[in-house]
Amino acid sequence: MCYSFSVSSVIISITNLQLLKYDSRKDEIIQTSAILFKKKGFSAVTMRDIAKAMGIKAASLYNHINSKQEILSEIIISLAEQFTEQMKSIKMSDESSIDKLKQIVALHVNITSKNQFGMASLNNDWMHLEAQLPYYLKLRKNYEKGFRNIIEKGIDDSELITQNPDVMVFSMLSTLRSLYIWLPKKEDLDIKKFTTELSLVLINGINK
Amino acid sequence: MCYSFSVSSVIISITNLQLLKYDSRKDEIIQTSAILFKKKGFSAVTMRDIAKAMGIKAASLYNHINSKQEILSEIIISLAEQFTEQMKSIKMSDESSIDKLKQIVALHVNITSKNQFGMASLNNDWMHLEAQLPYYLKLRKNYEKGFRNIIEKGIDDSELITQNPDVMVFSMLSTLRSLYIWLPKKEDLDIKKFTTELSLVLINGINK
DNA sequence: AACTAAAACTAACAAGTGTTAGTTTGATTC
DNA sequence: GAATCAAACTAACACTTGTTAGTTTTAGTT
Repeated sequence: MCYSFSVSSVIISITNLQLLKYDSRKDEIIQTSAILFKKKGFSAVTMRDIAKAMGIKAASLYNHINSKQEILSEIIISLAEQFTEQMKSIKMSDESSIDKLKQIVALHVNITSKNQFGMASLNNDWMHLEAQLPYYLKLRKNYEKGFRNIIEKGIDDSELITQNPDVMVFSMLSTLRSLYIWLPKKEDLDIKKFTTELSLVLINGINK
Repeated sequence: MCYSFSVSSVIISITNLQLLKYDSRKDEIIQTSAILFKKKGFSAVTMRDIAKAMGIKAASLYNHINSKQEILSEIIISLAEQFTEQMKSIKMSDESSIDKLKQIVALHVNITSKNQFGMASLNNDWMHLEAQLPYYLKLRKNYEKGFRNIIEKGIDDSELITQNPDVMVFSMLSTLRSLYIWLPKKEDLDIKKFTTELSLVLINGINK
């Protein structure tokens, strides 16, 4: 009696562990795919690669997803929507432009530290989205516009130097977009400390 | 007599025009491929795509190149070697650390403005190099080390702020590596002016 | 013990992949 | 005008691609 109960509870706990790591089998496919997409890019990864990484056959994937495209869309669009949503609340906050920029830095560090693989797809494989491509481009354009508006207001308010805002957006945003390459290289990274250091370098430069 | 001469000279001048744009048919394949690689990535571009863009059949490409891999290698390695070579002469120069950093900015702007397509492959498709991959990684590691040394010397000499050099290298280098995305968007760009503006933002920041 | 539903499987498809072999073309040279 | 040679061509190869159809296994519920 006691023995049978014990075995049953082990099985339940394994199931729970899996559910701690993945919401569903579909989610597991998406996260596994993201790891492979980062390593080789979307086009170079085959459905058989993804299946092998999960210990199943390629055809079995289609019990959970409808196409390879769909995997990519799920990865990219959910991230893009997170950025859009949080940019909205940063825009609406009544802080200084510099503090808003610091919040944007924190936003990128946070999302990237939690989604290092997905961020690679967002940066490198968005052009393979097909049906969802126009929607993605809309979100991206809006995000960049929000960024640009904050910089322009900072210039108007004499918080920032009078310089070409395009160059400033470009410089900051390309650093933030590259975080997915650098964050994983630093083990035991103190996220809070890193965010502060990066904000300092991006806003005040490196000149003494 | 005069007519026949005229026709002949037209043919010669067309040939010369082609030789002005491309060193050889092989070079034309490489440059055409780079354009396609930038748009879709190495893996998503087929030999038939490349051939179609040149108005020939895929099999004809093999009169000039040995493999798809070779095209990628030619694009990436020649650029990586340009960076390596010029980094060497910047390192050896006896300027201040800040002036060396300005020279690095100019180096990236110059090479990228002349090779916007190839730079996309250098950034995104290096992992598909195979045989040449170890050599490429060696060049890249060396380049980053050179960059880091300049920053560290700048900190030691109190030219630069006392901050984590990793963060400073990361921030500058990821902006410079993203130039291939931004430079083509700006038509009629004054390269010299842009280099100055970018150096200012990267070194002195955007804070007033 | 029988039933159910999720999720694995095998087998196969049509289309596309890089590449090779052998042939034809078309301009230049002797 | 014949010979030459680079560079195009056609046809095909062996293999890989994403995906579908139909079947079996597995685990939980009645």
